Amino acid sequence: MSSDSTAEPSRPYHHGDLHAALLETALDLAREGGPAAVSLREVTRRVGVSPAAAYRHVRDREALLRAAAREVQARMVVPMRERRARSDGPADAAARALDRLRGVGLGYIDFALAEPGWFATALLGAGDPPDEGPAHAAPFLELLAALDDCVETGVLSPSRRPGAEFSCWSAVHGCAELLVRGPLRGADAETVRTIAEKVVDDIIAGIR
Amino acid sequence: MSSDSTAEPSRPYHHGDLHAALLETALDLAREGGPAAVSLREVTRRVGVSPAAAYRHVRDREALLRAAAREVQARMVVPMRERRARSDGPADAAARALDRLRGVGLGYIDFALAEPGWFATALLGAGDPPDEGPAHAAPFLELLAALDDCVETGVLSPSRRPGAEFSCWSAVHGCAELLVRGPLRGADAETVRTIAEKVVDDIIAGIR
DNA sequence: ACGCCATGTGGACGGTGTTCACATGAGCGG
DNA sequence: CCGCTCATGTGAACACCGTCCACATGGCGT
Repeated sequence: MSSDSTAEPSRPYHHGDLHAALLETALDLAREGGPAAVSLREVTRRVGVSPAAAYRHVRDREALLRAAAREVQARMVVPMRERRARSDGPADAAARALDRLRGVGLGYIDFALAEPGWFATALLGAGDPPDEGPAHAAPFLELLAALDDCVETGVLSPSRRPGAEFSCWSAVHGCAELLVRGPLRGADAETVRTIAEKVVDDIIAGIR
Repeated sequence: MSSDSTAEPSRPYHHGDLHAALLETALDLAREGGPAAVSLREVTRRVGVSPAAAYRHVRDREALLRAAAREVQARMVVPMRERRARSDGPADAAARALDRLRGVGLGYIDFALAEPGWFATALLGAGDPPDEGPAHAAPFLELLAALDDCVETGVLSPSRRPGAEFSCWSAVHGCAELLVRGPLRGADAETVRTIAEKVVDDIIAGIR
């Protein structure tokens, strides 16, 4: 009788940490179905709590979505770093910096392809309120670091550094959207790979 | 007074062309408020007809949105062509081709900035069903033509032509999203202009 | 032990998309 | 000119959504 949804025998009358549970469930829903699939009612239903309970921990559906977006952004950099760790780097520092920049771009696109629902959610991260600074989403920081690395190793001239992050982010993000929701959605894997690599290589060539 | 579109005292018992009226109203709503603001009930309310009436002319809300998206795409190229017509082009053919390519990119971004609601709607254009070919949205065609022009005038090597459209579209579309919904939303006009021009110039440099 | 107050509940309101049986009238065949 | 037909529009209904309210509950500090 007392068996509840989360399989805990002693039902937490006051559910230990509802905020975390809501966020996690929102992430589950967003993963398959994107932000549109995240309804406060469905989230609370899955957690096993009344819809109104959510409002003790979250201002609105929008706020929950923004929190999920920030979490997705954080998770987005994980594969990027794994890729960098895996990369066999015996080459010189310059080549490594370039490869790192390439890896950030391809990692971004790969994430979008592997997790389209999450990717669509990630953009809602920056809230209109003075949430946080300008743009310190995790993937963006990764890009900044890779670009700075390029400058340090002489791959990128310091005079061409300013604004390069916007060009790179634009190309890579635009490519991801093109492949995930745009006219190229559903293309075969090989085509996708070819295009992704070309876009990344083209923009890197362009900013140098 | 008598012949009109919407405000005729003699109420059209069967409303001459509901489909067109729905589409136009959907465009109005999308213009301010984006796709989320397009509700079938509000559309029908504004047209002065019952909600169910819409279903005689449109499969779903989704279908109406897709129709609106296609219309927006068509309207998007108008400013692009005006810009090209305005451009004083005494320079040689090569410089003109390059300027045309630049104009397509900047026109795309300008449209996104001038009509963010419509821009957000435009992406829903390609339906999952084999709606139409791969990607013949009007702005994309404009880009293809500009690129071909570059090849013809020798600005772009034919060997570098394949796939260039994807790189360009990615950079420009990504930039538009960056400026409209992304972390740079709300930046001052000068910054916006600087970034837009840099992104366009960088990607053009990259594909050459 | 008691009471405060954060937390969770049930119900309500107004909004949405969508479908149904039904009404209406425009245009056509006779 | 009449009457039938069928596309078009209606009203009500269903299921869902976000959100707020007055109220219940019980964990925890005093």
